[in-house]
Amino acid sequence: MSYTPSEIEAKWQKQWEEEQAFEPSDSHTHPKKYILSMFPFPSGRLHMGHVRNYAIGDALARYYRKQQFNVLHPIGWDAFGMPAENAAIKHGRHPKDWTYSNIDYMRKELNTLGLSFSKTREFATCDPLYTKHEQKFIIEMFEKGLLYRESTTVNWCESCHTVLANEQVEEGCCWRCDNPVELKEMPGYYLDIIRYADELLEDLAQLEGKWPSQVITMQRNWIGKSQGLAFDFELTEESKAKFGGKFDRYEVFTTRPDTIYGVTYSALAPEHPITKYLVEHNLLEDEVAQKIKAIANMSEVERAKQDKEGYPLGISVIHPLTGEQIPVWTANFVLASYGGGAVMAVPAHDERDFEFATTYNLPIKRVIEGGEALPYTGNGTLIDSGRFSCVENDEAKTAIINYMEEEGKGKGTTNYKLRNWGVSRQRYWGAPIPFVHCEDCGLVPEKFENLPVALPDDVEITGEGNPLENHPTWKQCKCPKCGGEALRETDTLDTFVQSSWYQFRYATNPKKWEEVGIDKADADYWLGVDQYIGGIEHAILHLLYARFFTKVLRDLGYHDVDEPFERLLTQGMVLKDGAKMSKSKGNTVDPDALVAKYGADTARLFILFAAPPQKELEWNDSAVDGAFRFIKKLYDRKSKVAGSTLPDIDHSALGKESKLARVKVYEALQKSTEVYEKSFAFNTLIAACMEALNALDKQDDGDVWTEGMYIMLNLLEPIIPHVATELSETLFARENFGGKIEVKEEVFVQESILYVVMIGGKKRTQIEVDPSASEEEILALAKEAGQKWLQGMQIVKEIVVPNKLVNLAVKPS
RNA sequence: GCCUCGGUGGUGGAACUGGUAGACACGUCAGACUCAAAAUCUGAUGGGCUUUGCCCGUGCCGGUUCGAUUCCGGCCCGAGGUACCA
Repeated sequence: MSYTPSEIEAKWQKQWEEEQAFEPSDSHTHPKKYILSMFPFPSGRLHMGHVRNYAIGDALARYYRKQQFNVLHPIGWDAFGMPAENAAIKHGRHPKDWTYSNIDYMRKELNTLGLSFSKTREFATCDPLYTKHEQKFIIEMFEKGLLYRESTTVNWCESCHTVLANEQVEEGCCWRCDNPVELKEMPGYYLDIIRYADELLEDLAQLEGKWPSQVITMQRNWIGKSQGLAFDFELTEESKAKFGGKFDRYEVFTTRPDTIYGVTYSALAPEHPITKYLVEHNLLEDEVAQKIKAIANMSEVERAKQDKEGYPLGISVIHPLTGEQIPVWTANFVLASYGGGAVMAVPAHDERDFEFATTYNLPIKRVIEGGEALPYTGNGTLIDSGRFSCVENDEAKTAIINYMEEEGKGKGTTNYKLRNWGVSRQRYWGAPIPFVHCEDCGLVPEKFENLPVALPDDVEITGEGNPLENHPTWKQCKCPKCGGEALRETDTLDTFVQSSWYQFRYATNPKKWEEVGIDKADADYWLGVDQYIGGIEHAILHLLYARFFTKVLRDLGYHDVDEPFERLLTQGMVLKDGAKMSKSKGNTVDPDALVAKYGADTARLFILFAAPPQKELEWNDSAVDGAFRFIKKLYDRKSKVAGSTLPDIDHSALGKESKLARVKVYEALQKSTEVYEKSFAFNTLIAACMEALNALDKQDDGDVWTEGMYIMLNLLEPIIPHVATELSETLFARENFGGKIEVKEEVFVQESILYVVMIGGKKRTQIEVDPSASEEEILALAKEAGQKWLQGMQIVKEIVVPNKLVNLAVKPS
């Protein structure tokens, strides 16, 4: 019978479904593996990136299940978000309806791929039951002071009509729609991720070697910890007078306290309170005030593109160490959002300060020796630095901080680039932020027993404004505290909040889902995720937020896990014609069509064979044919199998070709452990199996065939589960799936060993050597075989690499 | 600019801690089967040459070594991240 994937795949998918074959055991004592591919957004259809993601995860889940581990391999839906609302605007469909029907369709698509997901743990993050527990966490975070509401300057995307977190701004544009982001002052909810910045940074060390190094580096840079000195510049008496007592000093931060004697001016952000005061109280020339306002209206990205620009503010400060008067400027390169929006400027040793000083003819004072030209930002000895002259600048950093602290003039301080996570979105299709605004009580969390604060179904989604805000009655409510009239918060949570804790939700036994968000015993047993698989685009966003949430939930007592994802694999993109597959480019390959034509096994085999999982994968239609051919051939060779169990084979009695076939089979077996547990180079394992099958084909020993198929089907089951299970069932009653198969070392023992003979570093010939031969004997054989290249040569060195080669270094005699 | 990763045949990619570069597959070419085609099978396939064999060859230049795709130094190119963070 020839290979008919449609029949075989339907048969096994049905059987797995009936057997509930992939449900984890409730036991907490059995060794476990938690294999997780990032859950999909229910966009409507699966794409090849999904297929790749789940093929990798499924291979690992199936491998560990076969090694008798208790395996959790769940799937769910990251179901809130803008596209659902966009669909509502475009096609008039309700986001809920759009989302859940997409889920139904995509679930079917996943089923046809034969993925071994737990069915009982599936959920969508828009399920009210999920929202209920999430809202409880949010309230608990509020009570711990981790969540707060504040009005500040935010990133605003006009096209999405919502606020964006810092992490969601890419090169000044919205991560979702690519519109330029504007700055806007408005109230919002923030999670104090900076409180965890140090732990998030330090714990990266335990992920070393288990996460891709570039992801670790990206997170480290994003957190951006820097240590330095914070100190106050006191205004001169004359300057103080201008502010009517409102300001007499301001704080600056520097990572280069060693250059403090080189300060020749100070610069404030246009948004700095002092700058603002001067502008608003008409203490500057009209023209200057206008220019400052113009800068303030520019986004940070726009400013970065401009030349250095600034204006003197007509005030001065006193240098804390020299007592000199220092002029104060406002400048477009000083960021309001970092280090207090004020800097000390040292043009001699800072590129920006230098550029600015050159533009405006401000003095430049060198205080560190080294380099010829200024600015010089390297190390060296301090000069012209009072009591610190002649000190190396590295030492001077701490010495100056210590001195400033002793004198009560400043203190050592840590700053982070990381900003607190703004989690409120002015959108409908999200989890409502469970707070109420009461005139008497202020901001009040909803009572736990009233959760979830559910979304109203009857909304009008037009794309104009926030549908919850516009709803006629939804926001009218009673204050949970005083019972008076109050207004419900209409902002919803960022969707990244849902994906920050879903790994704990899967781990929680579904029987407890109603009652608890996370079950502690379940979480402590299953987490961290042993292998997490997903796209590198989440290197900062999702992976940082999920790490943060894990630590917060730990501190709220929900579990004892420090890091959610023990090991991380970032898969490469699927490309066609050198570009990322996308509808707009018209270069997509539809997974459904592929499965219909070749079957799921071929799709999975091709995807894992075409490239190592970390790399980009270039689509190739004829290589898909090749994958199909291999499966067909494998299926066809079932007729060669002579027995129904692993045979005992007398290796020495076999012919040369059969011996070689066994070597190839056992080499593949040996390789499999490393591939499934460490390198994930499925392409090399598949290649090893192809070599084994090619070698088996060159001989005709029934037992060798039996052994070969027995082993190969075991190795390939995680990759091509349907056909491997079908063949194993008919040939071996699936006995070959019973556990780890032992490597028979005697197969690798050779009667003679091939040595390459190199002369002068070049491969010349080869010799067959008895395994028991001594080094002298090997060398003698090599010299004899290489005689013609040794003519007129003198051997200067002899190297024998055991079981590999002989190298004779020569020179003309 | 800075950080990270990468650069191997016509293509995707192999090569363990330095030890026969190009496994496996795709493509191409030739052949077998066929009236023909498809499917299948067999063989060849890094480049060059004066082809029993020799020379060159893993982005470029240099170094260490008996021996370098692998280690070191300098450069070129590509991808990703980040971007006035004081």
